[in-house]
Amino acid sequence: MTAESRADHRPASPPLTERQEARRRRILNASAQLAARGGFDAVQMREVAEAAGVALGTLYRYFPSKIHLLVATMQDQLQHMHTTLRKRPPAGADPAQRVAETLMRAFRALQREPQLADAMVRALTFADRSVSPEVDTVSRLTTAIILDAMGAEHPGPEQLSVVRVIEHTWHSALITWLSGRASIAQVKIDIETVCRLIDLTAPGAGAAPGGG
Amino acid sequence: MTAESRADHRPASPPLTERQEARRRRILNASAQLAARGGFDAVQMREVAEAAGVALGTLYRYFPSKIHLLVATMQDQLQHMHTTLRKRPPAGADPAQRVAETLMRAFRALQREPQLADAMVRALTFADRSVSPEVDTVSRLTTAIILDAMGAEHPGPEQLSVVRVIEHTWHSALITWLSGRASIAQVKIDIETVCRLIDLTAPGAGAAPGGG
DNA sequence: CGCTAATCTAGAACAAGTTACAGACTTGAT
DNA sequence: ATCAAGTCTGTAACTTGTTCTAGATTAGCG
Repeated sequence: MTAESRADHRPASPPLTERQEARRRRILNASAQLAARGGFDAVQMREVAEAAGVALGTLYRYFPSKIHLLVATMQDQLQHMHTTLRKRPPAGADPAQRVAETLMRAFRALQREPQLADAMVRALTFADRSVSPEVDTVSRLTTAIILDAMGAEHPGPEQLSVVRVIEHTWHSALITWLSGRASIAQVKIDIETVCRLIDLTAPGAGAAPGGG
Repeated sequence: MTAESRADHRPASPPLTERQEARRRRILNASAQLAARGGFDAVQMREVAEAAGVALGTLYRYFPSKIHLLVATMQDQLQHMHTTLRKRPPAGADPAQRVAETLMRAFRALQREPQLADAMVRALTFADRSVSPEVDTVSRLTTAIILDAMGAEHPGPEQLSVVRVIEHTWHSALITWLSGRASIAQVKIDIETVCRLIDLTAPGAGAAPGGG
């Protein structure tokens, strides 16, 4: 049983030197900046490399594909958002309200950089098995954000299912909005609709909060 | 009910000649076949063209991009599935059960050709604005299938929201399964979970007919 | 049949993701 | 300081989606 480390984005292989960490940061920043300008298509590996001041081969050493790069960018942004959200938690009375409020807040943040959101979400849903670990990390981050908003410290299996469904709705609604097939109002309705599921699994209804 | 009278994918410009219709069919078949073999990556435009016995330029005249082609392929398959489902409607007592059963049936159909499913779903979620009309057609088809299963002929806005959320869950759950991040059991749970929303919005008066 | 416009074919060319490689630079150990 | 191993750079090549072009074929029409 290998003692898996806790917050594990990197496979823990070599502890990056300072200059390497800096390179990584430059690459992620360049990626986010290009994405914010022109979306998925504008994130061209040659341009990212140039903007970050590294050689193309180096870029590929750090991120083995464009998808990996953009998913890592999303990880980065999500972490940022999670921190921000924790500073000002949602104020709603019941969990469903708080989750809906949180997601809509996140949604408005994405609205400010729709092209960046487009690039990240497209990469996320286009990712194949080779990116599973990274996508999974993003998923766990999202789950953490939702559970935070619910105030569920020890979620039961039912609650986890509900959270998964909320995540599904969140991602898919985002996609339909990004591709211009749904309005913001509609996304809001969908989010609020799915959040009603939370009330169905209020503690006591099916999952006893004891133990664990 | 004529199958083609209602299906408005093409901008209706020129009514295709017989040979053109045949070409289109050959292309779609080639696409589905290649996709079934090796998924999204195996659908290479040159290969599709060759397998369909048309020139590359012709392929692009019929389908302006690989994404368009695969979304059209999905349309095709969905239509087929819709027909099949109508022949043997789900038998559940209440709408939620019937929808869950229908979706799981569709899911098992996709399971039989996971690579094809991968190609189609990846294309669908990767599609950008230029493919909106086609993606919308697929979305309407899915909606029709779900409404059929619900038995809702005149759905209210609430019901439509619920159906949208179910669709979101369906697509996103499919993706997580296809990329190996969720098991079939988990997908089933998610589908059943989201279908509980249906009971919350029983059509105006009361619960499902035949109550029990 | 012969004409014209549209369509189709074959193939080259271009764009961007990805890979490969030779040589310069860092890093760490001695 | 020196050496070995690993990393980074610059650049070319390869792959596959997409576009373009010139000539052959087809469809509709007199």
